[in-house]
Amino acid sequence: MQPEILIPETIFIDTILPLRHGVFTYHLAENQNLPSVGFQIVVPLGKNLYSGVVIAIHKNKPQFKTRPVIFIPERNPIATPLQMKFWNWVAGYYLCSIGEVLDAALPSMLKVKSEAIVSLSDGALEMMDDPFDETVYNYLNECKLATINQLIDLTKTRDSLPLIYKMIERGFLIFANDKTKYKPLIEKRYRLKADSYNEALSVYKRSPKKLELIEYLYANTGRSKTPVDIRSESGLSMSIIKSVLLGSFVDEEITEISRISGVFDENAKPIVLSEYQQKAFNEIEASLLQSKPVLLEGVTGSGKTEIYIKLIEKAIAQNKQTLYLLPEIVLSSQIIKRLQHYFGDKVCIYHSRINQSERAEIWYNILSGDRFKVVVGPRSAIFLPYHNLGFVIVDEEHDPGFKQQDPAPRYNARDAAIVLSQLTKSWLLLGSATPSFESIQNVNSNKYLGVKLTQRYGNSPMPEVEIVDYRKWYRRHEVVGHLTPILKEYMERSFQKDEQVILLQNRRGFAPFVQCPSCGYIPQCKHCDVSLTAHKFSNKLTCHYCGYYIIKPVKCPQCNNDEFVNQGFGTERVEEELKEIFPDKKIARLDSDTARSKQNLEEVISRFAEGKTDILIGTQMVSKGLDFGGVNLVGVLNADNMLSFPDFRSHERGFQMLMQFAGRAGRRNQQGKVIIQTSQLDHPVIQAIQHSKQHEFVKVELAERLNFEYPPFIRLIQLTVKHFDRQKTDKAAEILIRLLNKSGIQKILGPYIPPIPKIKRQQHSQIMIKLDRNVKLMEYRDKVIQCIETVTSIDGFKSVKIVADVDPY
DNA sequence: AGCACGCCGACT
DNA sequence: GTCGGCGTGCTC
Repeated sequence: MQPEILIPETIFIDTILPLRHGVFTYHLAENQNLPSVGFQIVVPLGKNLYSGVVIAIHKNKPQFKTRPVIFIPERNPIATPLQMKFWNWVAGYYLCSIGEVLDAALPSMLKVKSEAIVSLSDGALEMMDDPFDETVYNYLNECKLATINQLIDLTKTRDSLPLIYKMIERGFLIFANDKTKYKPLIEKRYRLKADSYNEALSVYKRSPKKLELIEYLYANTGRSKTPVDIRSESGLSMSIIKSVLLGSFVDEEITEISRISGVFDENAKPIVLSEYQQKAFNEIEASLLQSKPVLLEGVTGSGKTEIYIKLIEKAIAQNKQTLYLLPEIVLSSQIIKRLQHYFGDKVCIYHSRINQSERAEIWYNILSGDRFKVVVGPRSAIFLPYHNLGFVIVDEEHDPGFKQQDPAPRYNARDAAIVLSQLTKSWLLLGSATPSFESIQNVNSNKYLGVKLTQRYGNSPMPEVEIVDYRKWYRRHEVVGHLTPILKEYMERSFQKDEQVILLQNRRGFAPFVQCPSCGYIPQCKHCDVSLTAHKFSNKLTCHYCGYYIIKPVKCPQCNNDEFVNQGFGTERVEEELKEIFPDKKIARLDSDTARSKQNLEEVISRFAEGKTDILIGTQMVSKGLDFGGVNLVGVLNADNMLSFPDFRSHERGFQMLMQFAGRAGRRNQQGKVIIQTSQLDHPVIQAIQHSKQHEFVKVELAERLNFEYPPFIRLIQLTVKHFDRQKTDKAAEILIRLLNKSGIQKILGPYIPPIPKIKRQQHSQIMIKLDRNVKLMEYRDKVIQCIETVTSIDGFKSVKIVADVDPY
């Protein structure tokens, strides 16, 4: 059976599969239509079927034996040739496979192998020869269509998938022409049939509830209603409603509706830019028209959003799509609402928490439809199938949330978006109140135009920052529940004016660690080199790295002493202390524990926005995007842990965090107040903020980066070596360094043991490669990959994992 | 990702 | 002596 020899010109299809290996080659059977690049096709791999995306079509027979493409769905293409280019770039730059990029890009609904739908072939009855066949036959004879997954569920045999695959090969089953699982959402509306009012009344005369419903429908003659409308407007129960709607007195209307609803506000006031906004707008537009990217530096409240909206209007006028990237979508609801008000259902929000059907709908709409002009989303939105992209906005471009840390691709969406804008010749606009040093450097070197919005809305003054010496008050024993008297007094004053307060403590949980006062024992994670964080409400000690937890022990396991002392403090503890200090105030907490569910998060935010909460305490989440009118005072309980990140970006990060948080204070023409409690009064970040010398600060920091050869002046590749055995890890790292040196890579730091040497039972060692900005990354990329492969192919080192992270953040 | 092949510990 | 643990390598 070697069909590829018999057919003179076999066509081969290179297909991306969502796997580490990436691209696999198949051949096209004679009777199959030729797919194009970007088509989704179903192919066999081992004993499984996968759906992959066609990346190349050619006639070069590979050395290995190819298997045939199984099925080409009708709804195609699924991706654009441009995306293939872009994904290739992401895989190449971030040292991962294109399969991993595909995995990050496609909504899972569009990549499941089981989505393919099969039915019986005409000759199936004659081919049936075992009980398995019979089960499938009987089922499909009844239902006609089934997904492969349904058949697997039905048969429940260990090897059902290969058996089903064989059935397809044998021609017992055929692929039904594509109906993917994704279906448009249907809405059913009802109205009373003309002239049936009196008849209905007499039929239901013994049923007062049903009569009530008929009256309601009669009162709404001419208006069709959904069952949910009816329930909420009439107050009747769903069972009554259902029984009447199923009866013969109503007409049913079925309409296809979108799962994505925009809230277009017809009364939205047209945007009128202030004089300084207009000036900025003109500069930006002029620059973009010359294809020069722009960095818009605007303090919180300076009106960046209006300028974005005006520019988006320009893009729409040219019939172009806009990509609006945000670091964290759930915390940006205000911006999204405003965009929806102006652009209505032309806006599409690509959430991390929206369901798969919506994702599929959005995907296809962006690919082929012209419905969405503005796509708002977090980092994954860069992978959507734009066909007419003309404008890319990266808002809060400094935010570390744009960098994906864990599964590959370890990409920075800001940087990838820059490349995307180049590939599509789109306008590029980066915005931030505290731009990254990378972007500042791009302005300094004239690659970008820098535009500044220095004034706040309606000329409201910048908030006043007060640095409070935490240690001084602590020594005087005047700190109450981590509030210095100064912060406490300002809070009381705010409450007197009926204002709300936001507090920041960048640690979640109750206490970062607990300790036995008698022997000094600190409970540690079993799998990681970190102490366990106490969580009060669950009475657990939890590891924030691997999720391991223990119930808080009653007695010290070392010395049997029967108490543990909480050391340090997190948001939970602050919340509890605040309840004691301000017993009559409503306090809410916002951190990744309380934000776990979307409802909860939205509730916390909306309650605070409505003024139902007096104090909001949270981690850095509270400094992102939230825009509350009633806040004039914000306080940082302990800035110290924001000043000591263990890397070269620590000052930049601390500065950005504190500045972003300070921006939450004082809107609506009032001067806000920012209190920062710290014990590091002389810290350069604190100094810069206290004396509002941010430009000085940036200058000094950039000079240091240049001097010590760090980004943005050079490029970093971080290699992390992981193994269960410390000695193996260290040895592997050592070998790796030697190999890297030998292959001509000059500047290598390490190997060093990171601050947390062991995570999830893996011992870590790190190596940092410094590359000059002007070198071709692709040359070095191959060298680095080769060195990694060499190390992991040595006997005894095969279980060593080496992770490469380009431009670590 | 899934699966097979293969080499070391606890067991009918 | 076998069963099964998961470490390793392969699938076009």
